[in-house]
Amino acid sequence: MTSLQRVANRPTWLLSRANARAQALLADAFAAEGVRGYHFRLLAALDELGPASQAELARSTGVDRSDVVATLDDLVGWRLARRDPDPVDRRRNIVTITARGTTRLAGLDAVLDEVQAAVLGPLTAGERAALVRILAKLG
Amino acid sequence: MTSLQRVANRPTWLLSRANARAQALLADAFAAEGVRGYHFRLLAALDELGPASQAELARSTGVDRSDVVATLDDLVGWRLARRDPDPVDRRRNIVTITARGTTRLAGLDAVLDEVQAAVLGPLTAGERAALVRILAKLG
DNA sequence: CAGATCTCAGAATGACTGATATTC
DNA sequence: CGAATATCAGTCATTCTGAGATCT
Repeated sequence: MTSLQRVANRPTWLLSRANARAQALLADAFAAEGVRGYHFRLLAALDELGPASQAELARSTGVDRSDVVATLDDLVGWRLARRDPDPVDRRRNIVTITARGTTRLAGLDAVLDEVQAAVLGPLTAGERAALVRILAKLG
Repeated sequence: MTSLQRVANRPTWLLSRANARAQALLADAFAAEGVRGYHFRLLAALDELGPASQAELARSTGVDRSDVVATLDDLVGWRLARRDPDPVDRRRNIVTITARGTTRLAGLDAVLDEVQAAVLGPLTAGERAALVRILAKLG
């Protein structure tokens, strides 16, 4: 992106460049699978949390309530999730991952791991551990 | 954004979260100054490279040629840069940072340093150095 | 009534594409 | 002629806002 001293030497720039590369690789890998990040995040949330309302999904994934709707439209259309009215609270939909969805998630998980390995390729095991530890400290 | 195991434990996610925080702080700090990242990047490039054509600016900053035009419209309007036709190649504009532009750049530079310090606050000096070294290796 | 939920329509942003006129 | 430059118009994906209808 930039080779300017003033910009390129700063930690925040290095961070943004490394992140941009990783995200680009990830987006491409997901696109090759026909999905985007939101699809993965919602599937992962459904797998971890079990059946959940859309509002819960929005809160736990950070995906906007509005985008949860559209993303779920896709997932349901692909039979990776189901959307059923909650019998006890009729404001809610209960969203459930399907068996197909679980399988798909496992595949996407593997894709993510490959990207991860590719991104971290240049680092030693010690550097990877240090990076994770330091980044976690920033969060 | 997310507290899910499957997502939150991955290095690329930590990277993207750390980056998102840093970028948000930076965008806010720049916004408080009435500018955006593009303005800073072009000013920094003009300061480092000296007078340059818009195409050169696009290449050296990674800002799209199309966005260079609009960003320069701002900078010129604010009298932070000048745009003069190149007498020897009439396709080009020669863009030059003004004295005001240099002063402004110094101010924005300080803002960036503050954000940097805030972002890296939780880290020891050794961790900062390690982070920079490791991120540079990823680039 | 206040508050939560789902949905839709649209806006803001950053990054990019295509086309055009001009000049080398 | 092919190539580079500056400009404009418009697209695209991501994220977010506002408002509505429904329900607790």
